[in-house]
Amino acid sequence: MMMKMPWRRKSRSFHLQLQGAIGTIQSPFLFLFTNYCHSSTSTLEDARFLTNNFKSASFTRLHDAIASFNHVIHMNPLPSRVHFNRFLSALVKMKQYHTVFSMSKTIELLGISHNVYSLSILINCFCHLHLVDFGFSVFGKMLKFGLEPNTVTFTTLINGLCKESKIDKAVEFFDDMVAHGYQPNVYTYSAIINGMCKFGKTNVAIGLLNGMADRGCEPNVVTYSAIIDALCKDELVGEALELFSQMRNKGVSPDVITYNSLIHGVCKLGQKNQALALMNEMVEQNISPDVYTFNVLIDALCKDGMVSEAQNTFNIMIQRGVEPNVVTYTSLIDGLCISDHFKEALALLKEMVGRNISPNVFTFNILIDTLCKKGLVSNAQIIIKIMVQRGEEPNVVNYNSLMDGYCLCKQIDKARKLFDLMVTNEIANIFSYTILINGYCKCKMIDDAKDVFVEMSHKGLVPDVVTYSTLIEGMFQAGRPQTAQELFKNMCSHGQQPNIVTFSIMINGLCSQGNLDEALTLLKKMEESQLKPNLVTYCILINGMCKAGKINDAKELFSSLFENGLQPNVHIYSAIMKGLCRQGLMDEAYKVFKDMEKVGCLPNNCCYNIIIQGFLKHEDLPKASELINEMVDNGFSADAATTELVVHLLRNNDLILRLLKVRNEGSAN
DNA sequence: GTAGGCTACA
Repeated sequence: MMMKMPWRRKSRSFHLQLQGAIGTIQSPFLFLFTNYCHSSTSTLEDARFLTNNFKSASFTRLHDAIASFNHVIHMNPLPSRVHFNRFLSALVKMKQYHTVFSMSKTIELLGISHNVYSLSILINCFCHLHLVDFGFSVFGKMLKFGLEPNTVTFTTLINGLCKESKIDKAVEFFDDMVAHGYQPNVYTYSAIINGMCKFGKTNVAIGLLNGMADRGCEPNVVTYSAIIDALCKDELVGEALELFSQMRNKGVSPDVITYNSLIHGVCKLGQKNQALALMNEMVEQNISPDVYTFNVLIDALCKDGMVSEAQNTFNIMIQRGVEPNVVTYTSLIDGLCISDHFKEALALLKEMVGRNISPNVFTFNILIDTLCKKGLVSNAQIIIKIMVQRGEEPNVVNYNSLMDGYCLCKQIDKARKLFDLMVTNEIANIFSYTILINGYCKCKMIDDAKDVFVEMSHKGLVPDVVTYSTLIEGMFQAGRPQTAQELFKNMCSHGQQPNIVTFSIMINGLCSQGNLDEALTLLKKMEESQLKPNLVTYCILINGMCKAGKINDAKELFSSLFENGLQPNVHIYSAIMKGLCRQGLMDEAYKVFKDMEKVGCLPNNCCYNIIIQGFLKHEDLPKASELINEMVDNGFSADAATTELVVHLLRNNDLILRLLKVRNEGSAN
């Protein structure tokens, strides 16, 4: 039987099936079809460029490498194994693993036999491609040939196991290696420590780090940085900084990667000033920020809606001679989309394509997602088509975003069709299922939602807290509070910890059922599980209490917000004002309305309408018309309910008409 | 010949 090339991608007919559903391509994405590459490369190289998507920077180098290889293999005598190994390891550094395989075969056919080094290189290539099992078969071959593996061989395989999250096997292999008398070096320790960190066992990793010196191996900057990065990712920045200073006290100097992890960590906690301080510190120590440093900072600024600051950082980066890459552009495009500057985002996309930086699945996904959220799902389809055309294979995230887009514009049949295709092609993941469940819930097709939920477990996919929350919310909205509560219990008994969103959905559902008591019990449960209610939870509760006529409880909860260090938003203010208006407590409602402005939370359209409706309902027409004028002056307008009230009052009482007339004449003067 | 860092979907 012929062995299948393990690294060859499975061919898929998915795009062909999908293309039928997608219409013709139109502007404004036409520029994405233009190839800005002004090269005179041959068609073969062009084809490579498109299919393998090589980075242009490494492309020329790879081209040189291939040319020189083709030259050397015709030399007489042939270069030695040592030379070929050096050449292959250069290719590994360029991440050209497949090329290494084919060239290695050629070298073999030329009659040059393998040694430990060449086989270790092959093992490393398999490991980088997440094919550690093939790495082990090469390892077996090595033993069969009577070649003795060394620490590097073991380290490579340990790293390969870690990359595939087989951390237990990695530890086992590590112990085996030690038992056979091989001394692990700092690379071996760093690999296994990093593996543990990635597996969430940072504490075990720290234990290993602390034991290293006694085992005769001093940790270096890579060992420390792996743990510092893990701590930062777990938002334990304080501990990370502590380890950072411990490392420096031991005379190990940080490098750009150490700083990047820390900067990323503090950015995630929203401490951009500390990020800038760290950046200054690194520059003082002659460690230049690189493209990763800037990318982290730019992304943090974008995510915080500070897109113009991000653009400034982008300019500084270019001034410092750091070349932006696809991640830089993608983050900025994301920032512009988040800040609702889609046109600018497209202009930047054009700029990056012009600079010969190819958008990737991330970049395209931001466009797909933004277009879908804007209700422009047909444009999102076009993006998918462009991706296929450009040789960039759309992935599950892209299809999930598109599916969500179909759901958002209520094209549930199209969403289902796409979903079924994804299931057939075995790429559907939990997100796909959750998105479809959400779609069915929003289309009030709750039974279909439930079916998809059941289908999931048949496929061996475990619904997560978001899947449960989505279906629970759907059940409440479909008027099935009983099922919703059963699902909640089910979820807890299946070991899924409800999060703030889940609790909020439950509390909201119970409140709308008029079941305030049970909602409050759940609030207690939530607080017991160390979850602090957020503004959304408070808003739901205040609404619930007001609806239940418990205005005093609502007022009490409203004041407790401040005690918990939370600043109410417009939604909270609207909720409490609505409650006060409902009780006819217009003075208090008006006081809240005025307080909002004082604390810098400007009333929006909704707030004006609530307070105006309150005054109208309680027939304080002078106050109502005063506020109507103020609202209009601030650029807001009456909503349907307010208009209806005014019209209703107009019919029954022409007093308001006269009043409004007087005001209009007054303002005309 | 071996180890560490950046971007997207509910």
